[in-house]
Amino acid sequence: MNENPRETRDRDEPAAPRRRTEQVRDAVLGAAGELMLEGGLAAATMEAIAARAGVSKRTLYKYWPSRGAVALEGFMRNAASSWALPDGGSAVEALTVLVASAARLFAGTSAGPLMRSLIADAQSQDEIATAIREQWLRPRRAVAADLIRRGVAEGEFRPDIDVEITLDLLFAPVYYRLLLGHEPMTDAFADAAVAHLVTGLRP
Amino acid sequence: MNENPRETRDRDEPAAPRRRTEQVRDAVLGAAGELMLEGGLAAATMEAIAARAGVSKRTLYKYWPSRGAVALEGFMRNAASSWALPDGGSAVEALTVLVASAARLFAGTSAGPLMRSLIADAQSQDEIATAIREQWLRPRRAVAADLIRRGVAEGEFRPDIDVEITLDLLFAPVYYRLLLGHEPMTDAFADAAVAHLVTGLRP
Amino acid sequence: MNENPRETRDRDEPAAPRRRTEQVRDAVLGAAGELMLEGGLAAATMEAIAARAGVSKRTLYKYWPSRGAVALEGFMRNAASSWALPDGGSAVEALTVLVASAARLFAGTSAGPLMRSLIADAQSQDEIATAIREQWLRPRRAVAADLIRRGVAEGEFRPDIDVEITLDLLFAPVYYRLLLGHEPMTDAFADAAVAHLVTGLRP
Amino acid sequence: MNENPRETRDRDEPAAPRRRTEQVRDAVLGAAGELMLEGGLAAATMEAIAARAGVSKRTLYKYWPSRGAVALEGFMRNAASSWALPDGGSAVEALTVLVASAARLFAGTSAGPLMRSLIADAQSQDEIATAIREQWLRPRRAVAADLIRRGVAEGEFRPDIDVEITLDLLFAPVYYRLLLGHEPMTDAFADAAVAHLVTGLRP
DNA sequence: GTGTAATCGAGACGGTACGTCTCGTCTTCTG
DNA sequence: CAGAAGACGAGACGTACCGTCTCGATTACAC
Repeated sequence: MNENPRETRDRDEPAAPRRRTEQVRDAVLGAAGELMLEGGLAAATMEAIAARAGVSKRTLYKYWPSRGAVALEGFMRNAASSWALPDGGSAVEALTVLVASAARLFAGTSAGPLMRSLIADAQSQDEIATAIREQWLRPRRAVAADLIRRGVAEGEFRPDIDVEITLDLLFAPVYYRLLLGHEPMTDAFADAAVAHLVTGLRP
Repeated sequence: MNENPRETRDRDEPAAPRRRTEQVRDAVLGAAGELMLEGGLAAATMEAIAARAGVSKRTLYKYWPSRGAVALEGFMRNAASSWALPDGGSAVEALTVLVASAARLFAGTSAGPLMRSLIADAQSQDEIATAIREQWLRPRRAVAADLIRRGVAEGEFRPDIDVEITLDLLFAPVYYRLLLGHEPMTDAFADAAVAHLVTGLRP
Repeated sequence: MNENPRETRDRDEPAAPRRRTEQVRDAVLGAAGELMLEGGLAAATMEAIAARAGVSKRTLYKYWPSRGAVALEGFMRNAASSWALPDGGSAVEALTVLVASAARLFAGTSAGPLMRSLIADAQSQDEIATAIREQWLRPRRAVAADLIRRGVAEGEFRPDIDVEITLDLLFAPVYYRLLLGHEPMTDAFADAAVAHLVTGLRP
Repeated sequence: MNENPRETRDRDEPAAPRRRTEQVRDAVLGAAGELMLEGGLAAATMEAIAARAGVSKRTLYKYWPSRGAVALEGFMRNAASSWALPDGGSAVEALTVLVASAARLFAGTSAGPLMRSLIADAQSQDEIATAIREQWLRPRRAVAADLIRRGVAEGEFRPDIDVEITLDLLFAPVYYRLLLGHEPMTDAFADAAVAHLVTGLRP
């Protein structure tokens, strides 16, 4: 009973609601990113986003409960492509790539401002904080934790290291520079940070 | 010159200008801290601070240009007592104390929320960002940098380490946990983090 | 079964539009009346009418351009039955019946609220104002004017009266009480008002 | 002149708060009147009034809970001067002046639109309806009722007339024409209406 | 019956205005 | 005259309803 010309998706398409919805989401997320780049994070008010995206505020609030939620989805969309971790190579190499790709992501056009906005809002809105932890931090930390454990198992790392603390040591510098801005965010910085950490400070 | 620059009026000033200034500052900073502890950072509006402190908004804006400035001074006052770094001992010990005292400060009653508010506001207000860097980060990083350089000179650390990056690696984990909140902020965490960093991950 | 006078299209009409039309109109007008009785005039939004009537807003706007238009038709439907003016009797009697029937109509369940909504909307929408005047006021005033002129011709009324002003004097009290609500709308009021007017105030 | 320039009211002025308050009220009421004259009643939104008056919406809502409240006060201010009823003369003359002055008021620049807006809003907001009745209708009806009773006592009117109904008959035509707009509002109309009513229709 | 063409429900959408909130400036009055 | 009180302009917030629109499901008639 699929002779119906209006509906052709046969086997793998989920449901394809995407009427105008997807266009709206794109316009909103694009507008939010632009505004943050242009006028700082403070310029990305819900009102300005709606105006820039040519979208009504009502529609905005239908999909996202707050500015932070817009930033979260915008960031996620930007970040989606940054999941290239090399399957081959040593644990150290893989971790270096992981941290460097985060640094590169934040240094890129919109993801940096979006994440800064996100973490700023997370300080006063618990839902945002939880969302960042659950949707962004946890999966990446899980991947890195596996790499660390693999490194331990293969003798690449010392067996007595604390995985959680090592994760913090790995990723923290990137967020530290992102949020405090005392030094620029570069790939070289990420590489050197991981190298220092792996080697330690002792002679 | 006057040994006490704050108070010069000797005989004829009608009603003591310096009068309540200090009380006002105390009341405001206390109120700001309380509000942040009670209702989250979002509760500490300038209006609420003024009301709680029994101070007019006019007076508030006379001394502090923004909410971030109040938080900055409040934080500085809380942090003033946390400058106990032991002159004796090895560089590693001193750095451990330094990082652990930062962790303890943030875990204490108001300094944590104040710093979180501060960094959140710094994302959209450059003056706040600059103030944090100049008044808070720089002096502490300078002290730590001296310790690191001393450790290198005395052979405690490898001679080829990058001081700036090492500073980031040292302090970043504390801010990372403060702002992301994925794990609690404890002294043990600070100690372990420095220990891991110093020793490195390799066997 | 095509004796139905509402549907005569013989050869070229495309596809029988009349289908549910009449049911829709009934449902909408009924819903509008109910909503006005229940939640005051403010409750009868186009959205609420559509929801209550189980009709889409699209359909609503197909038949009526505005809330006022719905109210107008609803009122007209309610008012259709109130055109019983006695052919026999004196002019005074006939006018009394005419005014009293208006009062009774407005005192009935939905016609009062509908007319109040209508006149309220007429203050800011000219089409509504015009529609009330043309479709409601004018025919009734024409009938009453005939009665007045007949009364003059037959010596029942003074020959020097101004017909337009007399019409205003006759009908105004009913609308005045309907809209200002300072006193209840009763048949006795209508009767007494006409009686006072006819007799005058002088002894 | 006065040793205290800030305070001159000596014995009978109530309290004179009038800081900037009075300027704000004037600006708002003026803007509301203008907007109603220019763009019809629908143009006088709270937002437009605030913008036109150079007043923030916050201030607007501090003094008036709704658009109707603004209209009420604007109307009252316009109407304040229209209370010239001649103490001398017959009851008929006084009533004629009273009704004619109402007609003249409504025909003047802003009072007409303001009252139309007011009565329109009264249809869906009870507070407005009550306010009109208490603050506008009742006092004027009371004055007119006294005149009617005086006329009865002095033999100018028939002793068996119903005062309430007579009040309705007197004032209703003015509101009827104001709200339905089927004929213009003129002094001559008001005079003729009272004359017809007093004399009656019978020969 | 089956196809064709319309109507209809549902509701997404861009807008406008609502009424509330905080900010940062400014004015008034009191101690 | 410093400071508490708070009025004020500005403008973002989140919500409601408007009137337009697109989508599928339903339905009536033609074939």
